[in-house]
Amino acid sequence: MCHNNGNDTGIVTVIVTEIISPGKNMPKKKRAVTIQDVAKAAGVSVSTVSRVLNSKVDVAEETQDRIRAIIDDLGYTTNLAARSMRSQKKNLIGLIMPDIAYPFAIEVMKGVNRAIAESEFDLLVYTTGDVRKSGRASAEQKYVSLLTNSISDGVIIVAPVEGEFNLDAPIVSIDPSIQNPNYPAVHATNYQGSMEAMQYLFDLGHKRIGYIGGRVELESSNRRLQGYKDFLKKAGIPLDESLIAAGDFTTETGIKGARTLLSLNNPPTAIFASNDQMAMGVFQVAQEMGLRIPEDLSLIGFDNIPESKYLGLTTVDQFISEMGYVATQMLIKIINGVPLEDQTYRMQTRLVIRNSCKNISQ
Amino acid sequence: MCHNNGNDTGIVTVIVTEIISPGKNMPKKKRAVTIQDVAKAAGVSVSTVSRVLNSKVDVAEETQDRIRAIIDDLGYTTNLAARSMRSQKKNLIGLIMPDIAYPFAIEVMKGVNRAIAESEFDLLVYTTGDVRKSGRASAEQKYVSLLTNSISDGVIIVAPVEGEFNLDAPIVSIDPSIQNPNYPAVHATNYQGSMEAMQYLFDLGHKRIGYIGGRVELESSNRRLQGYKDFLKKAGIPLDESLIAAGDFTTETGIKGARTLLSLNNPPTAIFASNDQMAMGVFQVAQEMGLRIPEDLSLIGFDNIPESKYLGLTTVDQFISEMGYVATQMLIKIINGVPLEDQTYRMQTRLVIRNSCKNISQ
DNA sequence: GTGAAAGCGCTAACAT
DNA sequence: ATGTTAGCGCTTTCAC
Repeated sequence: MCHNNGNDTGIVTVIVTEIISPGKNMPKKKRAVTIQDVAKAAGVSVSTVSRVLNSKVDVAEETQDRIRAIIDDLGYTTNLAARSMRSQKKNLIGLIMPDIAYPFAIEVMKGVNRAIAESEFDLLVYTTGDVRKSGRASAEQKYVSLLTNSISDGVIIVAPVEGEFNLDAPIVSIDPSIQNPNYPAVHATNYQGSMEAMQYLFDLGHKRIGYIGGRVELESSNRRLQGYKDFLKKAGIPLDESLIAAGDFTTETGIKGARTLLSLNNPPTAIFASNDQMAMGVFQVAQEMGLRIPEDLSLIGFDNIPESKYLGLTTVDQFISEMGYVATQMLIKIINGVPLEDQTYRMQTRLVIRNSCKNISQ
Repeated sequence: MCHNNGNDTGIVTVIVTEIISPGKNMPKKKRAVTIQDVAKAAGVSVSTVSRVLNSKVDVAEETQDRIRAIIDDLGYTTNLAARSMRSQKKNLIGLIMPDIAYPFAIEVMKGVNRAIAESEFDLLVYTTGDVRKSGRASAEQKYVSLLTNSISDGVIIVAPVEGEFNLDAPIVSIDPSIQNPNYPAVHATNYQGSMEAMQYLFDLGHKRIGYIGGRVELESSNRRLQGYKDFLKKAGIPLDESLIAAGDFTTETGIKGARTLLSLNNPPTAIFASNDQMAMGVFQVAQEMGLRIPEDLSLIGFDNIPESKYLGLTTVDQFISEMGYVATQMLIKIINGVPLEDQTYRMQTRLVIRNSCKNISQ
C-alpha cells in the first residue's frame, strides 16, 4: 500500500547547521559615492556628469568616455531619492497590495510583471505586509500619494476599499470596491460569470445550489452574489437563504461555509463558491466527509488560481494575471499622456470545466 | 464518463465588454501638498511640522493637534524622496529579484512578507521584470547600491550571481551563487538534502537513478549534483553520465530532460530532479508516456513548491519561505546594529514523502 | 517650545 | 561644450 506521511505543513523551527564561516560583523556604512565625487575625479562639473547620466547630446565624446570610465571605477549609482526630487520621470511603477501572499495577489503580480518586462519601467511592489497594520482605507490613500508624489510615476492598486482618491495622480485599480470609481479600473464580468456558472449547474439538473459569499466590501463580491440570486429568480427557483454561507475569500471560510451547508438537513447538491480559494476549502471538507467531486457534490469556483488547476476544479476564469497585464498597460498609457479609450475595462470571464459530469436531471 | 475540456492555458486575447463609463481623460497632475503648505496653514514653521511628523517630544500638545488636523485636512503625505535624502532611517527594505513570477521567488516573498508584517519596516520589491533586460551581475550591483544608498535601509537579494558587492550596505542574500560570499547568506543544506533523496531511492532498491541538473551558475545546483555523485560513489554505483540531463530549473527543461532520460535504451527506474519545477515537467512527460508515478517510475524533486504538493510529488523540502523569513530577520538585525551570530545560515532540508511506495529491491 | 537656515544629491535653467 | 546656480522637500543643528 502506498503511504503518505503528509506532514509538510505548519511553521518550521529554524534549524541552523552546516555553518560555514564564523562571520565577521558588518562593516560600518561609509558614505556613498555621489555625483560630486565623480565630477571631481573627472575634473568636470556636476552638470556635465548629470548630462552624461541622462544621455544628453551636447557632451564631447571623449568627456563622456572619461566620465563613464570613472563612474564604473567608483561604482557610482544614482541616488534615486535625489533624482526623484528633481525630475518628473522616474521610470518606476508602484503596485500597492495589502498583502502579497495570497493567490489573487500573486496572479496579479505575474501579469504586471509581464507588462513591466515589456516596458521601460521598473516595478515597485509596496506592501505593509498586513492589513491590520493600519486602517485600511486611509492607508490606501496614504500609500497612493506617498508613492505618486515621491518616487513612482503612477500606481496600480489592487482591490481598493476607498472609493475615491483625492489625487490627480496616474492610478489604475484592479477589482475596486465600487462600481464607478473616480479612477480607471480593471475588473471582470463578475455578474455574467456568476450567471454562467449557475446556468451550467442548472443545466446539469441542480435545483439546490449552495453559495459561499466573499468579502462584502468588494463590488466583485456583490456582483457575483447578485448573479447567483438573479439566476435563481430567472430559473424560477425560490431563494433559500440557508443555502447562502458567508465568507471572506479565504480557504478557512470556504471550509466553514462548506461544513455549514453540507450539514443542513436538506443539503445542496451543488456548491458555487465565490472564489477558488474557498472552493479549495469546500474540496477539503468534501474529502473529509467522503464525498466525491463531482459524483456526490458538484463544485464550482470563481477565479481559476493555479491551485484549482491542480485540484481539477471547475471554475469561472476571470484571467487574473491578464487583469494585471491590462492594468499596467493602461497605467503606462496614462503616464505617457496617451488617452484611454475607456476608463473601465471588464475582463470577459469564461467557464472552465475540468471535472464535472454529474447530471442529476430527471 | 467524465469529460475534461482542459483548455485553460495560454495567452488570452483581451476581450473588453460591459464598458461602464465612457471615461474622461486624466486630469493634469497638480502640485502635491508639501510640508510648507502645512506649515503655512498652521501658522508655524516647517521645522515644527517636521517635529510633529517625526514624533519629537518638545512640541506643545495643542500645536501638535492643530498640525495633525491640518495634515489630515490637506491630505498631506511625506515625500519619501526628500525624506530619504535627509534621514538615515527609511523603514524600507528592498527585495531584489530578477523575476517575480516563478514559484521559488513567490515562496521567498511569502516568507519575507511575513517577517515584514511583524516588523516596523515596509517592503519594496524591486524587479526589472526580466533578466534579459540588462546584464545580470552588473544589474545586481546596480540595484543593490541604487536601493541602499537611496531609499531603503537594506536589501535582500535572491540568487545573486555576483560573488561580491563592493558596498558596505546592509545586505542578505538567499541562495547565493558562491559558497562563501562576502555578504551574509541564507541557503539550504543542499548537499545533505541531495544525499538523503538518493539514500531514499537507493533503499527502495533503485540502482539506475536519473538526474536533471539546474542552473550551473548557482552554488545550490552544484551542491545538489555533488550530493548525487557522491552518494553513487558511496553506494558503489558507477557514475553513468548518460543518466545526467542538463536543466535550468524551469518546467520546460524538466520535460526535455525527462524525454531524454526516459528514451534511453536502458532508462532509469527513478528520476531525481534538482528542483520541483523540473519534477513537474517529468511528471507531465510520465503521464504522456503512460507511466504511473511511483508504480512505473519513482520521482523525487527538490524544493517543495505548492504545485508539487497538489501533484502529490515527493520532494526534498528546503523551506523556501522560511528562508525568506530568516533572511529578513537577519537583515533587520544588521540594520539595527545587532550583531549576527553567523554570517551564513543553512536551512535544514527535509525529505517529504508523499507518494512513493515502489520498492524494487530483489 | 519654536523658528531660521543649512544642506542632502541631483537636475534644469541660464551663463559663458 | 561646459560651468554656475537655484532650488526640489525634507530633517537637523543652532539659535532664541
